[in-house]
Amino acid sequence: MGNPRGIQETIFKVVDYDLDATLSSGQAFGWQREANGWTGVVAGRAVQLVSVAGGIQARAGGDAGDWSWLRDYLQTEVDLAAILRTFPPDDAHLQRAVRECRGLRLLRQPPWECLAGFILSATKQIVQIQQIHGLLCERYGDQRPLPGGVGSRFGFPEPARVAALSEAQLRRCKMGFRAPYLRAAAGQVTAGATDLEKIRGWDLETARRELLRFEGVGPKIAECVLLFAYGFPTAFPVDVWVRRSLGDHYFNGRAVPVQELARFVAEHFGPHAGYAQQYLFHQARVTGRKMLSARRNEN
DNA sequence: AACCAGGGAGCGT
DNA sequence: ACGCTCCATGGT
Repeated sequence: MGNPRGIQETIFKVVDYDLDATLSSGQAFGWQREANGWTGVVAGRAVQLVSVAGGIQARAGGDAGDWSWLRDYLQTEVDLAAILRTFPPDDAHLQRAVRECRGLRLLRQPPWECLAGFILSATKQIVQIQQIHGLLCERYGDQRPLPGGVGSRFGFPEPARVAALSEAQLRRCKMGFRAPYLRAAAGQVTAGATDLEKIRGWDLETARRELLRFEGVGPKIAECVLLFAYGFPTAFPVDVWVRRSLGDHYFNGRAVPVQELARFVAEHFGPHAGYAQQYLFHQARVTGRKMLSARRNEN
């Protein structure tokens, strides 16, 4: 039921949802911070999101239907308090991260865009991943009108579109050595060699093995897709920040082998370890940056 | 100006 | 099963 101007608007009622933290926390790379809120493309529709009292105001260009596509993406129905209650209560470090990152959430992203985004993420800073993601969208994605006729945004190109690009075209999007990986993944999906939708119903181990078949996808990137796209609650990506955070606070600063780390994570963080991971990651990144700038100010 | 970034493949031991 | 090196590119 579109109104005459074709603008659709709704408010998702939700408490403890920090939109800024969530959309900038390195789980999704396609969101742009605006003067008032955020814009991006979800499920083929350009969207504006604004934090308002009691929830999130959303506007979409085109027909928004029943908004389930965006509700699912934002995971506004998730009972965050119930998840936080499953965290180990005596873990001072994690509890501090929860306090300092109040309202940080996990999104539920479309598998292809998530997989592609994290193939591009290898040894890249988040701002750079966003830049590469943006170039891909601008050059090869579909243009979608923003609500109210105030411009447009570009969605992430479908697998078939990416598969049809040359390695040189991809490299021009500044992804460097990741270009052949992304191209091969797009081809693998387009050819039907891997069905990203089917994985949704699989158990964690089987899903993980399937994702590891992609070239350029190792343990870390697989965990990201398992957590951010498929919502496996115990998926636990360990990147440099999380590794530092875990080593510093649970192993006395010792360098810990991956296997040992995995065992600790599985027994310590509980049924929503993935959420715990996101709090540790975000907290480490924020305080880590603070420490760097403090060090700079000494000179 | 060196060092690092939400890593992984390919090699050697 | 580990330990290295290389892989582009840009930020700090």
